[in-house]
Order: sequence, then structure tokens, then C-alpha cells
Amino acid sequence: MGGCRTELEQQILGAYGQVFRAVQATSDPLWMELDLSMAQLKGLVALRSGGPMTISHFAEVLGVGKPAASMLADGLVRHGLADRADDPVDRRRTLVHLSPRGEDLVARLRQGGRERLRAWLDQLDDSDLEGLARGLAALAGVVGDVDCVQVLETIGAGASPSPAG
Amino acid sequence: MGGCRTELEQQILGAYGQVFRAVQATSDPLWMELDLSMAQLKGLVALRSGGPMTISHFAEVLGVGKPAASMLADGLVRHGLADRADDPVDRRRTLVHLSPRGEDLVARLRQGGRERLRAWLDQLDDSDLEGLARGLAALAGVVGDVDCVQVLETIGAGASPSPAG
DNA sequence: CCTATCTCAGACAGACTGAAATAT
DNA sequence: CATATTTCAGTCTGTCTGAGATAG
Repeated sequence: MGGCRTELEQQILGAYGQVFRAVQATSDPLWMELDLSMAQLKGLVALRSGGPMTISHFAEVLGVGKPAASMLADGLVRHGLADRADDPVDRRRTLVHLSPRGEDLVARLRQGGRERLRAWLDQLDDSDLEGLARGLAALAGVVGDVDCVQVLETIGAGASPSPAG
Repeated sequence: MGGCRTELEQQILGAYGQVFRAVQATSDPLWMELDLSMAQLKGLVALRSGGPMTISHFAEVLGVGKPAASMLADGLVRHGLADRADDPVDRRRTLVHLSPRGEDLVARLRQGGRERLRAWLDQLDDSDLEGLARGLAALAGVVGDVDCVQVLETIGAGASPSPAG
């Protein structure tokens, strides 16, 4: 039994696909009712991924011009999914960030609702639940470093954006 | 330690959010490059959720008219994300279903890429990995029933769609 | 003739851009 | 004056619907 870890990993990847497809299926009705354009959805994803950012950076990430990014941010704010805040460092800048509702929406859309997951968890026996808790906690520790870092470089970004004068 | 299960579940839900946000972050660049309309994305999600379905059912699920659903399916097929197949039961009907590429795209978009997950798994110690494998396998068993059932009712659906004659 | 799907034409919404205006 | 953002005008792509055409 030399390749136990590899087998285990393979098994985990398989179960991962199965479980999270099921969890995400919870949010399929939400997808169908969704009244957002693709541009707005991309904006939500970008904001969730990159954290608060300036309009210029927002434009760059989305691959569109600054007017488009500005108008897009506007629409998101009107939908109550994002907010603007003055950049404390430079008051010409505006930082866009997801509102709690925006965070919630993207989380639901991509991760599904947690109620169903909880119900499934209830059906596990004690030692399976413990194993899952242990493994997931360890995994969370490994991936945990991801969430920081980005906000810092976000604010500093936006230098020399346009090569053509 | 009376409420151990509840605590454990709470901990799992927390770790779940953290881990899967990180995993999904791997597909953020894919989101930004995505060249699909919202209608098309919804079509993909509907197809993944509901399995192969007739145009009429597709229209119903998406909440649009049949011509729109037909044209939408057409666009998906042109993109190589879906295929049509004759319904063996009734040859007037066409069944739309995701192509392998379509399946892959939705999976990537919603679940993220697995390569990064695998790399993270490599960093877990043996017993954490075993616990995760055990717990996830058990969970997969619990949710496993979800995938069937739907195809059957899909084909039978489509009766008395319009109340106004 | 009825049903499922597709084609067509026209209406409509939203996104994007370059140029000009505004704020710091 | 320079920079970041916003407003404006115009264009363009893509969706939706209802009516009619085409298969089974």
C-alpha cells in the first residue's frame, strides 16, 4: 500500500465534485431568478476576489474602459450590491466594495445555501463528522493565507495605466 | 461537552466557506475572460441542474418563450457547450444536453479548478487527509441520491403549459 | 389537424467607447 | 496643471415576443 495518499486524494477530489454539485444545486433556483447582466455578475466576482478597489483598477480587472467601470459600479450600488467609499489616502479616488448583500449573493450563487448542507451533516455518524471537521479545519489552515495580501496591493495599484496619451 | 455535534457542524460550515472561497478563487480569471451572455450562462446552469430536457421544458425553466429557448440552445450548440439529440420517445422533440465542454465549463466556473485543491491536499498530514476522505465520502453517500430522479420527470414534463387559450 | 420546434421581423435594453466636464 | 472619476452622445450587440412556416 505505497500510494495511500494518492488514492485518498483521488477519492477526495471525486467526493468533492459530487458533494459540491449537490450543495450548489441548492442555489439553482436563485440563478434562474437572477436579474443581473453578465457585466454586473463579473463585477461582483471581481470585487469578491480582489476586495475594495479603485475605479481604474476595477476597469483594468474587467478589461473595459473607465467610463464603463464607473457606470457598472453605479449599477451595482443602485442594486444595493456594492458601496462606494472615499479613499482615505487620496480623495480623488473612490473605492468600490461589495455590500453585505453583495457578499451574500455571490456566496449563495457560487457556494450554495448552507441550510441544506447542515441537514446533510446531521445525517453523518459521529466519527465521520469528526473526521470531516478535522480534515476541513486543516485544509482551511492551509488555504487560509489567501484572503489577505490583495487589499494592500489593490490600493497601491493603478499607476501608469494608459500607455497612449 | 454536550453539544459536540452542533459545535462540529458549526465549525465545518465555517471551514467550508473559507476553503471553497479559496478553491473558487482559482476560477476567477476564467470568469473575467468569459464571453457568454447571462442568458447563456443561465442555460448552462439549468442544463447542468436538470439534465437533458426538451425545448419546451427548457423555456419553462428559464422563464422565457419557446422561440427564445430554441435560439438560446442554438447559441450554446454553436459554442460547443451543448448538443441536441432526438428524443427516442417522440421524434418531434429535441433533447438539449450539455456537451463535455459545457459540463467542464460550468464545473470550473462553480467549483473551481481541482489542481490547486490537490496541491493543498498535499500539504495536509496523513491523519487530517484520512479524516477528510472519510468525512467527505460519507457526505457524498448522504447527498448521492440527488443526481437521479430528475431526468425522468424532465421528459414527461411539458403538459398544459398555457392556461390562456 | 394537433403538437413540438424553428424562422422571421421588429422592438428594446444594456454595454461600450471617445471626448468633454468636474472634483481634488 | 495633473489625475481620478463621471457625464454625454452615439453605436452596437444580443434578447425577447408573436406570428407564421416546417416536421412528425
